[in-house]
Amino acid sequence: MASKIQSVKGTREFYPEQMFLRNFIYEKVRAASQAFGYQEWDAPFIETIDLYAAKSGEELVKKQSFTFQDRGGDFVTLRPELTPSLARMIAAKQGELNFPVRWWSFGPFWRYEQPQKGRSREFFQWNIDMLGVNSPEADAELIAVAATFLRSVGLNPERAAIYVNNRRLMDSEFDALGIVPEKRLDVSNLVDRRSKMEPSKWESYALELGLTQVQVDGLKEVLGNFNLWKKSDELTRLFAALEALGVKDYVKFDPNIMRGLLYYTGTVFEAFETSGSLKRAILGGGRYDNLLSDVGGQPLSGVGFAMGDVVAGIILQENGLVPEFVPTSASVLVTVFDESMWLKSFEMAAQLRREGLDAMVFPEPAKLQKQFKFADKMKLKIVLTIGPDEVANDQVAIKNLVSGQQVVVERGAVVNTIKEMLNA
RNA sequence: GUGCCUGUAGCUCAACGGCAGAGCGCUACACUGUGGCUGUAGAUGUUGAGGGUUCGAAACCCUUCAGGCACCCCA
Repeated sequence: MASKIQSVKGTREFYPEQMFLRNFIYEKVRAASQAFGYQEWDAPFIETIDLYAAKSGEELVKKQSFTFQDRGGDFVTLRPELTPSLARMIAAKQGELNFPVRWWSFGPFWRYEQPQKGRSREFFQWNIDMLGVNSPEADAELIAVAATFLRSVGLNPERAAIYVNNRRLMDSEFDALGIVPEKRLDVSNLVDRRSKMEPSKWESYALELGLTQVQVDGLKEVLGNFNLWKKSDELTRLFAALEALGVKDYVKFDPNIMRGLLYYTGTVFEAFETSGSLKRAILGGGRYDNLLSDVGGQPLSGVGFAMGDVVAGIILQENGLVPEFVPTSASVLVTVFDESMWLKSFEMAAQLRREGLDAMVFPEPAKLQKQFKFADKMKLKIVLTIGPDEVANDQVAIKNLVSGQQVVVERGAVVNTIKEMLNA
């Protein structure tokens, strides 16, 4: 129902079940990052708008950022991306960092966009970068990190693929077609749109942009040539490294992968789910040069990628790859028989916790039926009952909700009995 | 920022301009010391919000909010 005060459009509310999914993604992200030795880091969530004005696209800064004046009159921006902050932080300690720097981060970002499937105004993003090495082998490592993540969540190569291209290769192909550098942005845009448009419409659009028919035909030939990578030394080395890293089954060359022109200068890549119910990339990245030129650092090359939690989460759910939701860490519920037994139950629960068992006590002496029902819905495995009969004999009734069996044991044997049931 | 579609019970959805309903879930009881399964009974509600047309609006019109699809963009 509509509440009086709604959440801000495009923001996310994480009920425990959604939080479980977010944490699942976070854990897999961390595992993949750490498997390659990357260090976790983070940057401020709010930055001055100037940080983005320098390097980010105009669209991003002017139209799609959450920017407002703080109480002192300065313009601040909720971070729409992490790379500018990375550049500043690297530049600030460029002389003392131990290169190559391998850093990863997972945190919130905001972009003022039209919310729709796979896209919200508030999202979490995994960023991972290697800085200070410029080689196809370093590019291969980042692609291997991405592949490791995909594999770890169960998206095997039949379900997901990483498509790779190279900016320098495409530039030389564009040169060969006589496409002048000033037209590159348009042509890059054109390539991005090809999969979304009817072939005939795409072609007339290309002609509208000022390409000649010969150039359009040449472009189509380039974009249809999946052996083009053999002309690129960088890609040849990249694929050799990917094979050695054991992830080549995930990777395909695709000359249609361009990505926005903002940072990328060499290898670029994007991962998609192959069934394609969502046409959005799961993750994307590539090699960039001159990362630090606008924040006062020495030239530095890097490679990295980013993955949003929204698309990744949808794809995991649609593929049935999210583990069953576990509502609580507790495996034991201690019921409260009646008011006179209340503190006995508290003492029992405290003892369980001292012995390393997560335990809940029902917060009031309700009917046992209600307490058991609560335990069942919360997927608790064990329910303890301490009633007058048990107290009289210094015993505790232990019911295993999975098997339905109940046993009554001496108080001193409770912890071991529970542990046996949980390990069975 | 643009275009199209949608909004009804907690959830999924019905209802020709004429009494707002079903399934699931929920509550109670069968079962006053025990969940699931079953049976019986019961309660669902500002039809997203605001205004208009009409004897009469969930339905038609306008505004607005939210969601979806596409454009734009994807840093």
